[in-house]
Amino acid sequence: MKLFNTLTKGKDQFEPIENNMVRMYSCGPTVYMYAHIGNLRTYVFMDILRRVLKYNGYKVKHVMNITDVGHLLSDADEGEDKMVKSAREQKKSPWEIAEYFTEAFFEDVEQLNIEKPEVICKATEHIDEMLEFVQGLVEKGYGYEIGDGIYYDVSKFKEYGKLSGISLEEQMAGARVEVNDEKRHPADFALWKKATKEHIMQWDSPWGPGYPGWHIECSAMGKKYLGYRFDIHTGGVDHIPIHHENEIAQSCGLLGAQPVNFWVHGEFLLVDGGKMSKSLGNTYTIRDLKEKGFEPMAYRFFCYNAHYRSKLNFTWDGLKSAQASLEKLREGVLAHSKGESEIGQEEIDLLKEEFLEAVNDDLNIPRAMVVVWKIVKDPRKSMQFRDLLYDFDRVLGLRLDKVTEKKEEEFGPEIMQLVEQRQQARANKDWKTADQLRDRLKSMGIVVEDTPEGPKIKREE
RNA sequence: GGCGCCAUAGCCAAGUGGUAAGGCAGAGGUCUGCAAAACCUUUAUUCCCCGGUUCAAAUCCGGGUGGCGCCUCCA
Repeated sequence: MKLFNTLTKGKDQFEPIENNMVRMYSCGPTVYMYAHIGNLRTYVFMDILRRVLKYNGYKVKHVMNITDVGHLLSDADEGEDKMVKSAREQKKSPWEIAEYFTEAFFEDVEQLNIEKPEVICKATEHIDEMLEFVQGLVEKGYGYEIGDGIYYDVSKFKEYGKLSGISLEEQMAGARVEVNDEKRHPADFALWKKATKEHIMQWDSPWGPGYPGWHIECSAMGKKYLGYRFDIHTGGVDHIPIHHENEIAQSCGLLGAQPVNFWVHGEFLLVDGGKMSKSLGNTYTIRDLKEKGFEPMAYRFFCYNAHYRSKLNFTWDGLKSAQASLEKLREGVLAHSKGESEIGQEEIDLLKEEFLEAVNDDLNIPRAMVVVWKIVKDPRKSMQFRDLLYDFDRVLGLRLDKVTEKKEEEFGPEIMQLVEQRQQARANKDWKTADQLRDRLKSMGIVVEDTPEGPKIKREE
């Protein structure tokens, strides 16, 4: 399969380091808020990647961190810890905040049918590994101590900026006024911060009580669970310029080599053509979607509208269209389940090949969906087609195998009586009364559709 | 100010040199008392504009215009 590698800026042929095993790391959530649909787009992308790897027969060892400490509000090593801020606002301890939102995150993940990575690791449970990493960097001369913490000396790392393609000099041009003049270089970043007494989350270290910098957790946990060099590292595009650049710097500093073969990044979700922001009130969550009557799965399907490296514009109309498509797709699966046509194996193989080619071309899901629709809309209804769709669903994760016929709902005698009366009126060709009764049922939220087998009653959606 | 991405039908979009996928919405039809559902058919002589390269360009190059993102926490 081919995968776009941010490091080489091209679609490279993917081969794991260790024959059949893919070791992959994904930057996980900072659990101080509910995940919004932009965050979740990235996790859907991450999930597609692991599913495609497995579809290709690889075994996957996938690690995702839960950031429950350490990210500050500003890149200038200033400002408040996000966890602490959220905790104060909600009058809870940072630990309670982390626990609550971690749980909420995995609820979202479950509803979107995102597979859980094999290893889920919390930053707060890996402080020792991080300290060890920082100490190693200090010993090798990449880390230095100043008043408020231990910093990474970017000028010691010649390749700094390779991933984002920005040189330190260029970054300097747009750099803002430097607040910490103890730092050797403005781009130097904190590996470990010294804590004031008031700081709630703090741990002992060789430099006194403190807490980890924002980038060290991924380096330390990646190394612990995946080794010195692993295959894939994923995240959102926003991580390219600082977070992943710093991870590379840290790992290269300590281990002397690039830690990762493939850096793969998911593009942003836009809302109404622009950036999501709290001030615009458009950082929607899965809860918001459900409140408006959409299934979480419709959002997953919505993500298939665009390639993962393209910006995707979220609108409510777009989600509505996705929900409608998803329902049609399920209808198609059901229709094939009842089919008796025989399809030649050769044709099945060709379709499968077409699908595989699309997903193996840098996870081109929009193109893969063309094959899906071709099968769904085939007038020859066949169990073989259904099974093929089930097979594709190993990648798509739409839970197509859970699709069942909507159960004939039981309705109360009052409703059944109205339906009966309407049938009577229709038999008498009293269309006016029949339509009035249908309207009355509709006002009660009941939809009646006439079929050759009699009236079909269902609740309005 | 610096860096970068994008521009394809009403909407979401695939396609990166060989003559415009797919989804949603719309239109027409079959069916129906009507409707709904389902099914069938249909919807871009053209890919923001202007030049250039080529036998051939939505695709490559140059120049515009417009939109967006990053450079500050962010998926």
